[in-house]
Amino acid sequence: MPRNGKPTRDRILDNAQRLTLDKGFAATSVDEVIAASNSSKGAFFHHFPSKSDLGRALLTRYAEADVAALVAFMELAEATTEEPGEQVLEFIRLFEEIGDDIIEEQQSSCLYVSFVHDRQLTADGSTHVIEEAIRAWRTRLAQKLVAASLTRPGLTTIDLDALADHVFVTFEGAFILARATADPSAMRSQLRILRELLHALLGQPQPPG
Amino acid sequence: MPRNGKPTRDRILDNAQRLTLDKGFAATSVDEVIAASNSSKGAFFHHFPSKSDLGRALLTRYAEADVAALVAFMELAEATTEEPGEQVLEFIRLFEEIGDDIIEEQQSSCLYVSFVHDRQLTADGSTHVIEEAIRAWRTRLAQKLVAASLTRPGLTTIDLDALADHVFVTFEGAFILARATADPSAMRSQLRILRELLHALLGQPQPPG
DNA sequence: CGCGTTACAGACTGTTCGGTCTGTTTTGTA
DNA sequence: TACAAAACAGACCGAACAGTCTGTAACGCG
Repeated sequence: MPRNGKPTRDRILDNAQRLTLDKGFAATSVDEVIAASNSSKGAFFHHFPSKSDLGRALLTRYAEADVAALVAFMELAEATTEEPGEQVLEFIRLFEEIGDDIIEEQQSSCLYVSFVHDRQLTADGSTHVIEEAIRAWRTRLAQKLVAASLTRPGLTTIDLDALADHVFVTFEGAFILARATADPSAMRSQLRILRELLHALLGQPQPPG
Repeated sequence: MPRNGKPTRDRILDNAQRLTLDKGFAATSVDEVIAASNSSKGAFFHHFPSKSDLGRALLTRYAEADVAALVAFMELAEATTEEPGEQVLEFIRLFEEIGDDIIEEQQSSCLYVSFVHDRQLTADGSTHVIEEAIRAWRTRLAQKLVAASLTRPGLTTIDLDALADHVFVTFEGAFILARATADPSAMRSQLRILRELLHALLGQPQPPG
């Protein structure tokens, strides 16, 4: 089915994502997407019944990649150390390492930001996938924090779900900081700060007894 | 000049801000703003030569209020305690207290988010006011952190500018979390987490010597 | 090779958009 | 009260928009 290298549908999705990350979904016109992906009206509306359907497809694909990264990096962290507190710190350190690439690839932006402001997509339940992705991050991290809290007295008085969410919050906030100040290193430095803050809160693990 | 209660220009700005916070600037049409503020095409383009000029006015007004809040709350914190580390913690606690109101007033959103994605406004230097606001937060907080670092050994190895920026990052990230999960308490709980993280990092102040 | 189906191409359409223009009312001031 | 300037009202305009329609080329498969 693909005429050249990549299937048309994928080319449309790739270029639509690029344009949306750059200037937002509402400000990106269908004609622009078509032009950028060397496609046509016919091809576009063959693959996507409406612009909203493109949005849904974009968001779904993006959220899947997001959760996949969460899982992959957590497994890497688990392979590095056994102690759950250390795993969380290592998890953040891994993202810190690729912070600059994330910013470059995503043009200092996150698709979630565009779509939580889209009326159409929030009206039907399309933005639910964002909630699911957030919940995935929260669940996975909170589980580690609960395990860590058994040997880390500093965690016992803390809302561990909120603390888990703070990782997501740091990502989203850092995207905005990076974009607003045109500073690509913001993601890396904010993840580093998050790791240092967490390190201080975790403290030294206490032997049982 | 005002026919009824509030001047037309202010009514336009208020309603434009409401609509922009709700669904983004690009997705908010001039006609909508006019209808919401019971105004007319003539009135609108009398006060604002173009939609971009409305955007600039919105952004400027918003950033001014933002920096004003920074200054006001920092002064309150300074009135509560003399020690700079404690001042930072109290500063965050003050915002934590009104976290729910912030979310409600601003519909779980921040104008900065809409405008960092606007091509037109970023092309000319209009989004520079965002940078200035961010710098104001960074400067004011970093100054406190530097002072605090004299008696707080936990701060000596930390990038204090990045740590100062993390407050802004937490705000922006919390807005997105609150919007995406439809949870108005997210701002409050994230500010609380930030305060607890900072508290752990600051540690106990050491007497000189 | 025949043929239905999928994948495209691009002219076209109705609507909405930002912005203009002409005219009317209100207001500050002398 | 006269009058210029500011504040508004709303019909109007061309461009851009999302989406449609008709037609054609390529493929899968018997």
